[in-house]
Amino acid sequence: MGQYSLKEIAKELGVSRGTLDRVIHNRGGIGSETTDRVQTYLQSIGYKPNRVGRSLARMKEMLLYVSFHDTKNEFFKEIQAGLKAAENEIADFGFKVQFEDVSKSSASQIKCIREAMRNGMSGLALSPYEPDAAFEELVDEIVKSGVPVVTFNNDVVNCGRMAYVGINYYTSGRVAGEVLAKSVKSGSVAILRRSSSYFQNQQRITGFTEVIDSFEHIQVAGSFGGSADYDSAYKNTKRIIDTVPDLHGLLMLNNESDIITATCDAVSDSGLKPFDIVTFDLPSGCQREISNGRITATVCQDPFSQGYYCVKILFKYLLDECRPTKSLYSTRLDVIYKENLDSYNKELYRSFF
Amino acid sequence: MGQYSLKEIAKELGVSRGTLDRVIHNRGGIGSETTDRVQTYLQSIGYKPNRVGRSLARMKEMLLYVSFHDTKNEFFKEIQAGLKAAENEIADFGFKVQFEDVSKSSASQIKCIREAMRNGMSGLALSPYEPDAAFEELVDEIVKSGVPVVTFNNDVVNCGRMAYVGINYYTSGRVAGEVLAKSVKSGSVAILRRSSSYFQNQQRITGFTEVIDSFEHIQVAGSFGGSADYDSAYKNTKRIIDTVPDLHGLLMLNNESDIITATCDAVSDSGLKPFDIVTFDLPSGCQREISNGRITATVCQDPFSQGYYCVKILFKYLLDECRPTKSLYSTRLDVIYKENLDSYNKELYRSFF
DNA sequence: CTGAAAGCGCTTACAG
DNA sequence: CTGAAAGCGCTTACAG
Repeated sequence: MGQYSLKEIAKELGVSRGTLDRVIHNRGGIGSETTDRVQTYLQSIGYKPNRVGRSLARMKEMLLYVSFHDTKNEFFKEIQAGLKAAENEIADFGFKVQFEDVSKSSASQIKCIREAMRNGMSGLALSPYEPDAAFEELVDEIVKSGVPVVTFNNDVVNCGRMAYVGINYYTSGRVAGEVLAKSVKSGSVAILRRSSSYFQNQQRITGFTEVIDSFEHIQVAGSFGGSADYDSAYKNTKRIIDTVPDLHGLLMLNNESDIITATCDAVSDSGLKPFDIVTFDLPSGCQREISNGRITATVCQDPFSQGYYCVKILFKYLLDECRPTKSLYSTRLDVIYKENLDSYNKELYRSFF
Repeated sequence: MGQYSLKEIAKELGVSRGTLDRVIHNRGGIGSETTDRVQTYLQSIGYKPNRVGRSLARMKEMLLYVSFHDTKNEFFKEIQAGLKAAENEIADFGFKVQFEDVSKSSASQIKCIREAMRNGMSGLALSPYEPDAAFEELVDEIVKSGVPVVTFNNDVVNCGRMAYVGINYYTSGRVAGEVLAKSVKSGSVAILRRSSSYFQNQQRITGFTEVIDSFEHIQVAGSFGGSADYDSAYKNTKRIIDTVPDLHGLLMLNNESDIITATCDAVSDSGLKPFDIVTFDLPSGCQREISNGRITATVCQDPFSQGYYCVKILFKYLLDECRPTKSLYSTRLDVIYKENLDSYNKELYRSFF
């Protein structure tokens, strides 16, 4: 199968397979001379351990613990699909993926992670509620205990996490800017903020505004406070339309179903045409309005890959003892219109793998 | 690890593991009573074979043969990356992926495939030069001999191939139409055909035209013959610009580097503004002009997944004995602009997996 | 029609 | 510091 097996190598070198194993994994307790001889030989033949043999022999079950906040969010379903796909792939190697619905606060999330540590986890995939100092400390503590940590969707920067899988929010704002600038013939565009304002949203607004400013035919009329329910969102949008002259486009940072419907309704009712709305991500509300033609396009961040690759990175590290070559793994920024929407819904992994 | 092992089940049922193996794989030669008893029990406990054990025990190396024409094409590099990624994943299970650079004719491609058959292949991934009757017959013959066939990028419809992985070319034309319609404020757009006209291109043109026709602010001025080199492409484009009144957009079906440069040069030199060009796929010429801002966007067909998933489907069938649930697997139709170009170049699999 | 044994490539105790 | 044996979950001849 694979090139050389330990059995063959052991025979060739006149040592036991146990010795080879100890050298390969730096388990210590082997004379420096033997160690050298073995290492040199392994190098020279380019020995690659067979993962199948390795995982069959290793009796220990590996638990990867995934901590994400706000798991009822539709967005998480996609991440979960990625996690599941990865788990499927690695289950035969003795790996399990477990995630917990963590309520909305840094403190409760940290509590759950500590609990998981106590129960014994082999790796942690983390999307922090808020990437503050408390998380930095926690991650460093976990890493120090020998457990690898990968962040996804939302990074924790100043700590020993092995890698981050997710997008650059500033860039996603830029993409949205380009899409809207391409669609709006002339006039002004407005930004609808979220009610709560995360750092991520601020980055998106910055990127978006920079790009719009680089075009001459349109300008940003300003950014407007978010709304929490249908009625206030409808009124809010109406008011913006009445206030801002020559308005032909909208960037929506809030993509909750109600808010999207309200905003689209208000725009429709105003009779303003042409009018382009660009959103982020792809919850069902977005999909519906893209199909309707009331939303022009959405900028999606490939959540599937965020779930999939954070698990795969941990897996590769734990099974192959191989660290990722980069610490930042950017997922795709997909621009989804009416005509290519379907091609995203039909993505391969959902149906078979 | 996995729930139940054959060892445990054999003990429980009072039969040997060999018998279990024979029942599980329908190898025959087991009494109907025993067969029933075993099957019922396996069902009741939801037995799932462990792939790791299976592939370690199976001594036979599995060879997946990939047949693609025009493998020097840049597009193939991406497909190849997908093939390699899949091979990496399945190598430990005893699978090899081999592909051959087949020269440009149906006959020579078929000859190579027959050669591979004789040498013994476990599965075939095929992108036919031209999906004609000769390929239909060949595929049926191969399938009849017990070797599964998956088509990718270019389908062979009337035959026993297990699945097709690739895009619907008509839909990709529609996506290009939507993108161009969104970008061009008003006036007409033209189609630049390829010199040789494949069925795929015709489908793209149909989809594109349908979408453009559905918008009122623009119309298709016509489709113009392809050019083979820089000079003729430059002149050709110049001529179109001079001939077609109010031209503000171009759909390019030919994405060879020279042709792209020539066309963009001609448009730049004409001073026409605003002007939008939309292309297909993402060869380096396209990337460069998207970065330049001379090409607005390209519609890409996710070639990586085409390579990756056609191998994975064969693998899953051969190892898990599990047929795909669908026969058509559509890959994504990505719309790539300047701002999200980078996010496609940085895709995860290239750097680590 | 069915069983017992050997083996795939590794790791894990145990022994010395 | 090193070796020999057992075992992970399967499949493959071989034997009867």
